[in-house]
Amino acid sequence: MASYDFKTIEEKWQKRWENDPRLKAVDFHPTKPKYYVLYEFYNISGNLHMGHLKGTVPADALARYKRFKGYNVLFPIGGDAFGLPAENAAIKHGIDPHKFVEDGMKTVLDQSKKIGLSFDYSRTICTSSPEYYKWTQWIFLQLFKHDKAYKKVGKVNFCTHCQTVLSNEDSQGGKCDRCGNDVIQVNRNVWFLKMREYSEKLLKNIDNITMAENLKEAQRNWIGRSEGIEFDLGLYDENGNKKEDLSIFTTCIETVYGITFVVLAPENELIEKLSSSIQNMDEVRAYQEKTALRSEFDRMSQVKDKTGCILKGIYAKNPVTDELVPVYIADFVLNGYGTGAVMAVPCHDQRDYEFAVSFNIPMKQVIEGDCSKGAVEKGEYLVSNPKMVNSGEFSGMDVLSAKPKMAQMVIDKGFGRKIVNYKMQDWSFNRQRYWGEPFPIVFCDHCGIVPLDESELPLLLPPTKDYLPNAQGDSPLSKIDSFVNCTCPKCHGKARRETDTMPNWAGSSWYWLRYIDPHNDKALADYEKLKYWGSVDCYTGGTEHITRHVLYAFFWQNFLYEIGAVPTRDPFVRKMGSGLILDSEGKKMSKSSKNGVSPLEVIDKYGADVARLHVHFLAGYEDNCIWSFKGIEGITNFVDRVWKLQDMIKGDDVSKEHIVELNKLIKKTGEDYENLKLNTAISACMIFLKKIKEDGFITREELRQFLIVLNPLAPHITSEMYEMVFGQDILDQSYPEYDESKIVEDEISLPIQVNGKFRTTIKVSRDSTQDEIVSQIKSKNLIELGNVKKTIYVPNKIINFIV
RNA sequence: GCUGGUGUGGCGGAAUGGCAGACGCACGGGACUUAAAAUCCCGAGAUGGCAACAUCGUGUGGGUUCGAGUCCCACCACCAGCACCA
Repeated sequence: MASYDFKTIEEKWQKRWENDPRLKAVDFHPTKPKYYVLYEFYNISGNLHMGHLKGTVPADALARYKRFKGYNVLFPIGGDAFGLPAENAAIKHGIDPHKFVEDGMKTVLDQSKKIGLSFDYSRTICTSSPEYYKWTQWIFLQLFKHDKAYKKVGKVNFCTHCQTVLSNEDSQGGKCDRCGNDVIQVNRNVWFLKMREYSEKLLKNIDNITMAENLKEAQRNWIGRSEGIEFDLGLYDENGNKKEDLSIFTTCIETVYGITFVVLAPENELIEKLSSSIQNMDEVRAYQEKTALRSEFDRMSQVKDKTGCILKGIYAKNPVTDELVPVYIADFVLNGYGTGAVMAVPCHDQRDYEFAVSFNIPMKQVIEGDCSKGAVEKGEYLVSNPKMVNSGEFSGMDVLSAKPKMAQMVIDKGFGRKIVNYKMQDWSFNRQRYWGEPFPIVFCDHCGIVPLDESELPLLLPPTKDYLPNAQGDSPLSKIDSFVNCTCPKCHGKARRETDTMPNWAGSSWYWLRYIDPHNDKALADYEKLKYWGSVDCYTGGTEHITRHVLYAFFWQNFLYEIGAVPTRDPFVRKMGSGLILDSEGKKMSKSSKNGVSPLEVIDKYGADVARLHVHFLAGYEDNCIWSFKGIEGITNFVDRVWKLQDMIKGDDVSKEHIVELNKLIKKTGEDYENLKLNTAISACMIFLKKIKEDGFITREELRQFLIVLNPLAPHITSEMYEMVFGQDILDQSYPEYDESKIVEDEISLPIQVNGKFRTTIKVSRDSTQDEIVSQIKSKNLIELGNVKKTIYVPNKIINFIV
């Protein structure tokens, strides 16, 4: 037997798989059930790194397993190509981004093939190709037509380095997701998508999907649902004249009697309206200017001393007590959340307490507890449930029963209502960058904002050599007159195009739908095909996009469902977040930190099968692991032993020596592939191999089944051996069935406990009765039992004597 | 601070409430070899003992149970998300 020449053999199979129809998905397959496996498509930036193996290989193993199980599997791949990497290459090295993407796509697809990934390469898509972005633009047009997209001047995140507006999702932690610099807040004319309107639907998507709890919690956190009461209080001037209405959102209506002041966000528009009644407008303006300079992140994250400014001459009337209390502005109140104003109850909110101390404002306790050193907050009183005080008719009640009654009271009196608030904001959707989808929108002096007709799509991104925004921060497209100047689709007068482009998250917000029908030029995908393939059954990929891409995906799929473009609301049935591969210092492997180990290096040295096995033997799919070559010998050894099995064949059918182990193996690996638990699947294969080695032989049928079981993990070597030994292609085989009754052994080793402590084991035949076992123990004189008070016998599990 | 998750040998990691440490790495011993590498076999949680065996042992402290790594309560540590959200 020649030794295993992985280079030649792996290449041979990779060539064969490239165009193998058996690896391609079949629309409307007459007999096979469908299964859709998705891996988060590649961000086109250069070479793949080991981290990619963490997500792609389990998906590939699942796809191969499901094909064996008789499913019609859709397992596609593509490139997320708009955005930073191509644009930076253009700016820094003058590389045409189209060319960069073309080369980048080729690279990642070639490398995928070298890993042995069985994608259906005939369905490959790329978000920056006009055939694709035509439909991204089409979706935007639908959003616009259905009043889900609007343009508004507002405070938005802006990165001075990248010269572009960013969404909240793109500036998590106050850092630009593109370059890592601090984000500032600027006023801009910005496109927003009404994502907030979809909050409840997104929460429903989260309930429906199968996903790790911590990831679901991160998403719920991001949406930030909060139930409470909104109620009206009036703003009055010094002479008791009502000037304006003001609403306040609170989750703690039980503290309403304890309001001693009210705080508005510095940007609250009521301040201008009240300016004639505010006696210290100079101070107020100075404070507004001061806070405007601080970034929102700075304002929110650094809990320093409370700053603020009183609105002299303005009072708010508490509608429950009719008391007049002073009004302040302070930067801890955010204009974008609730009504941009809060009621302050210093005794029962630590933040209000600190503000009251700084500004010497009186406090009023309305719930029992010690407020001398700080607030008694809801986290405390809702648990200990003390009595209400100083709260009119509610005094003396316990908090938990008073709370709903007080809510009902403000509703009944007509000035309050139940409200749900969300932290999640609308999605700011434009970027002042070149490399993105142009908006299919024109601005006409007569007609205003006018959408292009669908027949005009795609609106092509015009070629240029100048990839930088202008001095005012306008998109590079604004410098291209032939693009900007156009005629209005409505009145045919002169008009100007929108020159911003869409964020790179646009193309990724619907790409799984396009795989279903990648070449359709009549629709984003054929409705019947969408119905056939349905939701993605298993979606693998990193966890870093969980509060961004995945939420956007929920949002767009809901919208497309509502306009009848797709048949389901839930894009994904199951989302598996893969762990990271870290370098030896525990840092994430990535292109930007230049610590990536190339899978090609590993494949070159050890082969693709070994690389696949090693990465997944290091840790579970969802766990992070530190990359190391340490231990890879264990895997090469395993692969070599598999290869040598061909010299150990003796007999044809499954032998009685191996029937139990083989059935166990089939059962275990099947479950593990379903759950992407590749590490224990590998271990199960090793255990079986150990048994074979011990006995010194394997029968033909055993080898046949073993090769199929191992194939999803190590497709090359198993395909080769299958062909050599059986003269057939393993792709035509089906996964072996296991027989539960074969797994149970006739003779078992039963643990014996005395007083719950393990003593020894006894060999007994299966399903022995308690009496049989006790008499066997006695006859063999295994242990001294003494005075047995009670015996617990769990058949085939354990026997426990209490003495 | 809030929320979620995780704590198991020298290391990576296994264990539907029933023999903890599967599988692998590293380690020790042996076989083969002039020798080494490779390969093969054996050993191995800790402590005591020549050994049979005994005691302890899954972050800490309690509890439920005949029996707890697993379930419950409290605490500690680490990781992640959110963070002055009214």
